[in-house]
Amino acid sequence: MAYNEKTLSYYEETRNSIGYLTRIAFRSFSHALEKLTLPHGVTAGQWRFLRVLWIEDGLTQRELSRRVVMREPTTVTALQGMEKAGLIRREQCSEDRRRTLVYLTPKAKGLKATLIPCVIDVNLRATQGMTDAEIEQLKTLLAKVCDRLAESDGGGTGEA
Amino acid sequence: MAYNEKTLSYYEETRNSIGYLTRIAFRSFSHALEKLTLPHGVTAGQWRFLRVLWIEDGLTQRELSRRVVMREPTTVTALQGMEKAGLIRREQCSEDRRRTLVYLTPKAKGLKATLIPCVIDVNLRATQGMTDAEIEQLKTLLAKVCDRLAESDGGGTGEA
DNA sequence: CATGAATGTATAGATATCTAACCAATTATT
DNA sequence: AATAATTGGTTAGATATCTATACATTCATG
Repeated sequence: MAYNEKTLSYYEETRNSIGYLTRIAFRSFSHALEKLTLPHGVTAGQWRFLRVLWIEDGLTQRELSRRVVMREPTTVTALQGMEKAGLIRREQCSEDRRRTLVYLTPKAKGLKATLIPCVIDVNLRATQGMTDAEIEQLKTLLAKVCDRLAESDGGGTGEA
Repeated sequence: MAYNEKTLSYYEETRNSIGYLTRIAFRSFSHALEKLTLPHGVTAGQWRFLRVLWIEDGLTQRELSRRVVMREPTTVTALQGMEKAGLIRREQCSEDRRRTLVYLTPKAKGLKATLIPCVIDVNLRATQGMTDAEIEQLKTLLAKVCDRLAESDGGGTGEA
C-alpha cells in the first residue's frame, strides 16, 4: 500500500486523528465523571457496571461483561471491588452452578437517584453550545466508528 | 437542579451517551491499532509517545507528558519500557541537571515508516463510508467535547 | 453412563493509567 | 549567602484493562 508524502504528513499531525480525539474525549469524560461520583464512593469503573445493573439485576457475569463491553476478567476484578464496597452481592445459580448471578444491594439501588444526575451534568457540559442536531450527528458518527472498527476486530459493540 | 423522568430515562439508555460512545470508540481504536503495531514490538501506549517523538526529539519528560497528554508518572513508566525495548535513550541535561532529555534510537526512527501506515489504515477503516464533511464534523465536535470538559477540569487538552 | 466439547468463572501476569507524596536541583527572596 | 518556592523526575499504591490459561460444571454423543 502506497501513501504519498502529503497523506503521511497529515497523519503526523498528532491532534488531528480520530484515534487521538477519542482518547482525549474518553479521558476527559472519565475524569469529569469520577470527580462527581468518587465523593459518593463510586469509581468510574464501578459506575459503568452500576448503570447496566440499574436497568437489569441478577445477570450472570458473562452477560454483564457483554453489556458493559468489557472482558470477563475485568468484570471479575470490578465485581470483587464492588462486593467489597457493598454495592453488589453475588449468588451462585442453583440450577446451573457454573453461573454467578449479580444483584445490587439496597445501597447501590439508592445511589441511582444520586448518580444519574451526575452523568447528565457531565454529558450536558460536554455538549454545551452544540445544537441538538450536532449532538445527534456526533453520536451517530461515533457509533459508526465503533461499528467499523468492531467488524474487523471481533470484540466491540457487536451485540445487535 | 431538577431532572424530569423523561430526561432521566433518556440517560439510562446505556448506549446513547457521549461518554459511552467515546469509551467504546477509544477501546476499538486501541485494539485495532495494537493489533497492527504489536507484531513490530510496539504497544499502543508506546505508539503514542513515538508519534510525538517522531515530530520532535530531545524533549524533557515533562514536555513529552504535556504533548502526549498523560501525567508524568505514566510517562516515566512508559519510558522505562521503551528504554528496555530499545526505542529511546534518556540523557541528563547538562545545563539543568533536573531535566532528562528523551531521544529516539535509530531503531525507533526506522519504525516510523512502518508504523504510520498502520495508523492510517485504522483511521481510514474507522471512517469508512463517511464523507469528508462528516469526518471533519466528527473531529470538530470531538474536539469541542474535549475543550468543554477540559475547561472545568484542568488536566486535558488545555494547551492553547 | 463415560468421555469430550462447550460454557461460566477465576487466576496469572502484563500494560496503562491515575493521585499523592517525595527527593533533587534550580531559582527567587530576604 | 541562606532559606523558601518552584520545577523536574521518581516512587508508592490504587484501579482498570487486556490476553492466555486453568478450573469447574454442564451438555452432548457414542
